[in-house]
Amino acid sequence: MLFYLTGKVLISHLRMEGKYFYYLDQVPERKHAHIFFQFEDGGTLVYEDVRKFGTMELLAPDLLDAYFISKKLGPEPKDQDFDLQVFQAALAKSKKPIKSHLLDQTLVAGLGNIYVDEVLWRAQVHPARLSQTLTAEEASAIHDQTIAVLGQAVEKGGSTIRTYTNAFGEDGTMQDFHQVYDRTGQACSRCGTVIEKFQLGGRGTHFCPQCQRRG
DNA sequence: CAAATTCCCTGCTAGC
DNA sequence: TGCTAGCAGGGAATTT
Repeated sequence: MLFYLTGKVLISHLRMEGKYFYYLDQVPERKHAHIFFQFEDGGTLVYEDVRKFGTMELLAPDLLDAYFISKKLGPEPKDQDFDLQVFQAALAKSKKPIKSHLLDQTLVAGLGNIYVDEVLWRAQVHPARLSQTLTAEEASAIHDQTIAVLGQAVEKGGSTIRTYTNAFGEDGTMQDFHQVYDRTGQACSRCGTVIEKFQLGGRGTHFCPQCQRRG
């Protein structure tokens, strides 16, 4: 989230549980309120973050482009930005497990641990498959499902797993559409096989051992 | 150089 | 009942 201030830009990354609330007048006492922006008209914008994982950076506007370049942030998960050829070429050069590679934000922006598991289930690709071993068809499926899953997640207002809400305090509903995340021990909706979970790159990883073969 | 691992923070849950 | 250990997650820092 970018705030264009007078002479500076404030970059605020909410991570999983950062939230902003705006109060016209009285600001309620809240345990996890950390940052208060007071406006001249009496309103207050409050940043809350239960686990203090969010980050904020203040920099000069002319450094903004360089900032994003240094992060090596990939394209937006949209058809017009996320180029399949570029994606396939990058995968062909990498020995990383596909899940770890999708999570690092360089191929495409926006995939976190929940949605990467959902994308790989939909594309029927095992999370530990090495990037360079994927077929053109598999890469294409991952590309298409990334756009589909993130598009749907935005439409549903995100996934409320713990405390996530939007700025109006409303829960998202994307969790109702999860096929593998947090469904360990339950039947795969496609084939009935029991969903399993293991650690990959330090992340809990959910998958269907029948639909997503190691190959 | 690329890939793997560690760490940050707090709240919740499982196990004793 | 109350305690602790383990887990969750994005990404920077550190190690392999």
